[in-house]
Amino acid sequence: MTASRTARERVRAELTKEITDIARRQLATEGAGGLSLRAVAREMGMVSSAIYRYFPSRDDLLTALIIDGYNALGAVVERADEDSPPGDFAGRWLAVCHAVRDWALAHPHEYTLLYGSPVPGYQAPEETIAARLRDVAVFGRITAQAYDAGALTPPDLAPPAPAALSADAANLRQIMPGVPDDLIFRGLTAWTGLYGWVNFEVFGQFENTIDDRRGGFEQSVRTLGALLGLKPA
Amino acid sequence: MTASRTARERVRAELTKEITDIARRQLATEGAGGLSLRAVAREMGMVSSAIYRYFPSRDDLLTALIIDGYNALGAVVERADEDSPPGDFAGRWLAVCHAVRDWALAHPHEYTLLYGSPVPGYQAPEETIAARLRDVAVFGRITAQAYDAGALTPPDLAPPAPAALSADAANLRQIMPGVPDDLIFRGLTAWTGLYGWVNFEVFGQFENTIDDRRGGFEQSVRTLGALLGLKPA
DNA sequence: AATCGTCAAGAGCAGTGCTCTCGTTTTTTC
DNA sequence: GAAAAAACGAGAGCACTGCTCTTGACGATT
Repeated sequence: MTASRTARERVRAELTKEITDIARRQLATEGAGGLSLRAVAREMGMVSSAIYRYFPSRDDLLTALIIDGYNALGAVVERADEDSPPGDFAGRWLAVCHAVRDWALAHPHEYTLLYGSPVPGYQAPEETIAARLRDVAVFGRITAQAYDAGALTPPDLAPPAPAALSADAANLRQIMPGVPDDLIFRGLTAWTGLYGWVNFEVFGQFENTIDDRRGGFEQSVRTLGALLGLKPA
Repeated sequence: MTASRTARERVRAELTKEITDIARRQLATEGAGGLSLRAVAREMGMVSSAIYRYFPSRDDLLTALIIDGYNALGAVVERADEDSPPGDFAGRWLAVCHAVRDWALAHPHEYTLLYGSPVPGYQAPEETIAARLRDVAVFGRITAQAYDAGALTPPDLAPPAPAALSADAANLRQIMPGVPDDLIFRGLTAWTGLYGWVNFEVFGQFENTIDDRRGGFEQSVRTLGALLGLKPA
């Protein structure tokens, strides 16, 4: 096994990367629905059928883009978490939230591919799942570490998590080890709240409604953080 | 002006309705992307070009479906609110949340049209905005009435709404009259949290993650209600 | 050097949104 | 009631899509 097998495999890898790069660029300008294999081929000076040597179908190209997207978002989120003081859990939560929002606004179509409505006729294969867990793992880590450190003093809200949910809680505990049921569901609420806002913002639901979106977002995720019991440093 | 002007206008109205009905059915089975004017025409025994006498473009048909969708969801939400005891604000919030979720799960593709990622190349025209306000008006009414009745005792959370957001708050006060800034943003957070969950559920993000989705949802919106200060009756 | 797998090219299929024209039918106008 | 005007369905056609199949050339392996 030489450094890079044959010359053929090297040029193949290069072309594959070039295809995904062009596809990503098209995605950014046209959106997921406007992604056209023929257009990609045209831009590469290839004939359309040649693309199928590299991606057997449009869906396979989509899958590659989705995995890349999850990894890009995951990397940004991990980075934001690592750049924050480890003991400042509220700060980490805030940084991570902003990282998600910033990335989503910078790559709206890629974000849409990940968290928007599913592309019609496209069924996400297994391979996308692992990449998808990268960002939620960061949230879980922050929550679990904060709880471990005794830094979580959640406000007294009305409903504790009912016992019927304990099975799901046990499942989610893989991501937030050691955290009690009630906090797990608060974390889930905070998490869905974060993406709910970003969805609304990326999908244009705040048009003509909210001007200072960054300010509103920060207010919202601060509130959600407080709900979890995170106190600003 | 006779009861229904000319016979032609009557058959025109009927055909228009038949088109939207068939389109809605196609939407339910194929999704927004699979909506095909030609398929609609085929099913009506018409030739494809004839459709354009009724809807000048695919986007116009989409607009009609979107407006119908907002009205259907709005009606369901209004109904859920009216069927609850007016003084039980927490109950009204819960009922309305479930109404949104139930409708979304029953009509996933229509919901996607309203709250999912925008259809590529489609720009929502003015006409959709009015219909879109129907459900948020209900949320605003509940919040404002609850505040008026002194039924809102929000928990002490870390951050009050900063003054920089007062302009947006004033704007949102059209929907929640008389409500102070801080509560307005809590309401906004609760609202985005609700749709964040429903989005995740409809878009399949909870697959293999949460089993008791209705239970988790209820837990989440109860928590969000408590964040607003709604106490269960 | 011969073989065998990989590759780009091209034609072709079935489908799409949309436009234009052409008779026909219905409504409006005189 | 007849003539002009408007609305309508049908059909052909354009440019585009994803995808399949065949053909011929190139390059790596034996």
